[in-house]
Amino acid sequence: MPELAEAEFYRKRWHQAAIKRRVAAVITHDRAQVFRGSNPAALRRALVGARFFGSEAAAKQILFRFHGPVGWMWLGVHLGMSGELRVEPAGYEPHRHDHLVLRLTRTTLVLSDLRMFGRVRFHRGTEPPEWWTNIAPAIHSDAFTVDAVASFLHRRARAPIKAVLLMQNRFPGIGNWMADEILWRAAIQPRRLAGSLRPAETRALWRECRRVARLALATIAGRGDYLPPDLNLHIPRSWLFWHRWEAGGLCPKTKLPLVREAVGGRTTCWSPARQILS
DNA sequence: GTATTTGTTGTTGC
DNA sequence: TGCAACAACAAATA
Repeated sequence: MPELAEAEFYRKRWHQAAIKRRVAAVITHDRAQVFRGSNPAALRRALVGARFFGSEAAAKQILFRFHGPVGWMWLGVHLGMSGELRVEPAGYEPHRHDHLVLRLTRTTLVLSDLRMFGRVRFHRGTEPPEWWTNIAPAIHSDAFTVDAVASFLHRRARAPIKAVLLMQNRFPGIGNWMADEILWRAAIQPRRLAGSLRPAETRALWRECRRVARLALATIAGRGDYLPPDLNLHIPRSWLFWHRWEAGGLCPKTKLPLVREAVGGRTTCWSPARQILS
């Protein structure tokens, strides 16, 4: 599930349940692939007795900050294709796909991931780790300029624009559905080669990246302290989002049929009446 | 049994 | 060398 706004949704869900709370116990599914490259036993030892001191989301990743008997530590979560963060009652019994469970006094934080393309990272120290600080500048930041997009498209000139939008080192947090949403709004055909976009199209792409990122954050992750009860609950029907998987789905703008084909190795949905290959 | 899935990485080949 | 394409990872569902 998790792209940009979903990562923020899940971050906020754990944050609101756990801020300033102490971790009483940690359960890990040690052989789960989500721990590849990290040491779940060391993570358990360090987190027990630690207090939840804050969190951030960037791109598709989430960083939780703790302080405990061993000092400051950072828990990084990438939710992959099917990961989610839940809040369950105290005494919750972990299920098969619950790979990391933090027991607080009144609640239980659960990371579950069916397909295990997600990843849990752990770092001890006063400064955030490089796997966090190396994430590309956010789409809504000042560093995400139209010139930066244009030069990236120039370097990836022979790849379909759809595939380029999925590259995290320039478009952090954009995933399959956001990429389709952006191209549909910008009226650009997903198979167009990145190097073939005219300046006005590059500008439209840049603008819709920022707009979709901002709107997705507002509707999926809420504003201020507000956390929507369900993921995607507030996404308007006028978005491509709701129609892209429907059999016989129609373009919300033209009311003409949508098309689904693999582009850049991913299933891609677009509106041929609106997104013309030229 | 086959094909599908909102992601990333390593390998291959141009 | 740089870049593009693709398989692989894993598990459930249609």
